Amino acid sequence: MKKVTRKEEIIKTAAKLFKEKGYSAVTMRDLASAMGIKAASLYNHINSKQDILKAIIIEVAEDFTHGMRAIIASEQSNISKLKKVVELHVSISSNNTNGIAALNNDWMHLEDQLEYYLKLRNEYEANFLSIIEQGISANEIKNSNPEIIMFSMLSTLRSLYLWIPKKDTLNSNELANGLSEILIEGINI
Amino acid sequence: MKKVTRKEEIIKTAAKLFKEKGYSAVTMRDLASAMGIKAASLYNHINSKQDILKAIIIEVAEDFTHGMRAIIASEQSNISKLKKVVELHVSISSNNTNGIAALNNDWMHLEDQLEYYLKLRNEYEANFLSIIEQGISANEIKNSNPEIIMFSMLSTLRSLYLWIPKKDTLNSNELANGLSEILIEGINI
DNA sequence: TGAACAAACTAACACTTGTTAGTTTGTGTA
DNA sequence: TACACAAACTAACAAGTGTTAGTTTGTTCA
Repeated sequence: MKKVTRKEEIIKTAAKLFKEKGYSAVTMRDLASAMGIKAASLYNHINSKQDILKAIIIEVAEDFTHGMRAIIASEQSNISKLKKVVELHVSISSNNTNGIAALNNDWMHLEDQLEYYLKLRNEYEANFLSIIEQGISANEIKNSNPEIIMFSMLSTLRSLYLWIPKKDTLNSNELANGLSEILIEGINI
Repeated sequence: MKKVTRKEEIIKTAAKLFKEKGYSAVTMRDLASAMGIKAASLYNHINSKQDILKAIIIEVAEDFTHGMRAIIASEQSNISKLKKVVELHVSISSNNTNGIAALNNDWMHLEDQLEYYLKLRNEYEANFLSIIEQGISANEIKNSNPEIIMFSMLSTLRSLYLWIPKKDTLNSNELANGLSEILIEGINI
């Protein structure tokens, strides 16, 4: 019985516009127009344009952080953990493609919260890398450069937001399984 | 004995700024300041801000198009062609990380040239996909969803511009080989 | 020496930007 | 009926935007 507030509607609309044109190219008048109101009226609900960006990005960043912490804390093989990471990205990306677009493309326009965002991102990447390194030590993963492995997987996962909206025929499970297979087992016969 | 013109210096500087903050967030006064001159002076060399973006993006897009056409026209296995595509991305990305950032993130701000850019991009992706599909038909590539395969590879390759500047210790050959191995053979033992 | 030219400058323009202040409108509740 | 409140409005602001016009400066070379 969640009531969607006007503020949440504005933030959601903003995320959509930010995905299309980027934060800097979207004006408060653009946003107001998409809401069917005047720009000044937005300020009855939000404090500033900055605050909208902050709300969008920090929420997604914290989702990733909490998901990753749970995976790190769990007891399972490192390959299984990587599959869970794929599922985490597919899940968050499916529910919030617009928010992830802002996180990927407009994080540098965070002002007050930039430092906090970078802290979360660094922690996330360090955890990701540690799973790969432990997988190599445990002979679960091929002894390639772990940073190339992480870069390759993370690039794919971070781009899901671009691709999911075009392929709504595929459900999340199929996508997560297909991706895991390709990322882990490769494509050759 | 190539003479670097003032116009080329401006475009190169602009590409660097666009990578850091995005096209819309960079003002002509920012650009002028980075060049050590006044904003109005820029217009002795360039026609408009738009023209700078166009010059940056179209050059890179045509590089990719020509490289892909050569690969498509060549006689070799489809797996070899995919390795050539990886090399193409590593090569272009190494030489022009800033230009690729603009292509990836600011293509939607192309105005006159937007249609042309999209035509090149669609052709590129269609060619990429056809290599994968032919590889599957020829039993060189595992029979997974070809679009997931392309998405996964292309996401990684398009993100190289973010990663190459951080890893200048790795040379291009090592990077291309490492990437090809991971993308094609996967990471499991 | 003087013409040609590249490349900078100052000053200004019309417009757009995010934001504030104060006011009006409609709806549900005491 | 009267009040509170959410949510819209009009009007305006100071600062910043891309760009133009006209001018100055210094170097090259016939």
